[in-house]
Amino acid sequence: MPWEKNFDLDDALDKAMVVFWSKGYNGTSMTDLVNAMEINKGSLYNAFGSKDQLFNRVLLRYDQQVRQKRFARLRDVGDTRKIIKMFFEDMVSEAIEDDDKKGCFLINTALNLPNQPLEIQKIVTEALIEIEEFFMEMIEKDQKEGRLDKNIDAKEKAKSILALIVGLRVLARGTYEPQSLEAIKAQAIGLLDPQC
Amino acid sequence: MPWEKNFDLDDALDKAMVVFWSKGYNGTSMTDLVNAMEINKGSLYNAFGSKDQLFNRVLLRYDQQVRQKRFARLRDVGDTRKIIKMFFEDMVSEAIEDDDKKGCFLINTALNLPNQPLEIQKIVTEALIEIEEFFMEMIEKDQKEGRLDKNIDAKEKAKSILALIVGLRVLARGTYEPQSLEAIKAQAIGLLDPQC
DNA sequence: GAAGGTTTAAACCAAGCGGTACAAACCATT
DNA sequence: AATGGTTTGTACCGCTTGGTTTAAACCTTC
Repeated sequence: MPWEKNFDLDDALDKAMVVFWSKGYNGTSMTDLVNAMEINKGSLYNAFGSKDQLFNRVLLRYDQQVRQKRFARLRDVGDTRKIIKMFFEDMVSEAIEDDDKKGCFLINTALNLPNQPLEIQKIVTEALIEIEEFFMEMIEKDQKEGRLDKNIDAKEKAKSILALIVGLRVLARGTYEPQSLEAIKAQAIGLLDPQC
Repeated sequence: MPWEKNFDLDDALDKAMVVFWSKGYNGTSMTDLVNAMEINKGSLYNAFGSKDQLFNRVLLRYDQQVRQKRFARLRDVGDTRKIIKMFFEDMVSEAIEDDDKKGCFLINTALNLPNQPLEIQKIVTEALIEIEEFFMEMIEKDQKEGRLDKNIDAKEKAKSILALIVGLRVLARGTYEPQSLEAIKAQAIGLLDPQC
């Protein structure tokens, strides 16, 4: 009967995630991965197949473990303004705390989308659509329950919020002045105010 | 006496620009460049030194030829709302027309900023700061001349506009639905409306 | 404790990378 | 036409890339 692996698959994936996340696909070599994952090449290929497959799996894992869980948590908050406030505050503090300035793995990948294989394109595109739909649903719910003006175009506002999220995450990878990120946050929060 | 080169330097730089612009630094090989520039390796290294130096020079060229010229043109328009409208309309039509979905070379590079040499970081950072300052100045001028409410925080609005620009450019590299880009454009134009 | 199958570690591979060397081709001057 | 310095094209370099092979180490079952 087979012998069990003596390293933890999920743990290895998490370590690989950090590398791909901060360096991108092209910027990451198999040597980088082997070092970070603390397993050797043989095991890596045996367990994950290839660099592409590993990237794919790791991106999917980020989508599920980080993004989907985060939005599930936010959904429970209810009020859209509060959600926006919490989400943007999280992003700002993440940006300030992370010395590697990794930003968001999905958005980092989104910038290179035209050069990525179709499967990757699909993961990223669907994630972005889900973010947009999430905000649209939240706004519509608030409108139905009287917390928000019904004249607001929910879809358009959701798209704008997504654009601000992307903008913040990209700018945060550069010379992040907290002050700039705060300005974007303020703009996002004010987005739902009347006549806006 | 020396013999003159029989290829045009600027022309070669423009051809190199397209490659770096759409594939990024890591995604571009010297072979890609040699093919695109239609000169051979010897001439390339003789004329430009190295891959890094070429990238540097090409990015600087983009900054001067594309970005600075564009904003000089916009400055003449005067009214900030009109400027925003024109600029975002330009970006949207560029995004729709460009089959390569190259986006903006500076913003593409901005996403990888932490992994770039200092010199590159400087070019990108200064460009972003100049964009922000441009909008801030335009808003302040409009306020001074009575076209815009003086309660508006010019700096904060300028930062928000930059974030929307970045967001649009990144999202436009993905599955660009013109409708989404239009929503972002509308948001940017409405940014200066009262109580916003 | 021998068998059977799996995982590990390390050596190894072809191909492509960025970059260089050098002789031939070239043009302006003499 | 011969000279001198430059540019060009090509062959070549060492190194790293992503990926494979192989044999020893390993655990489980009988």
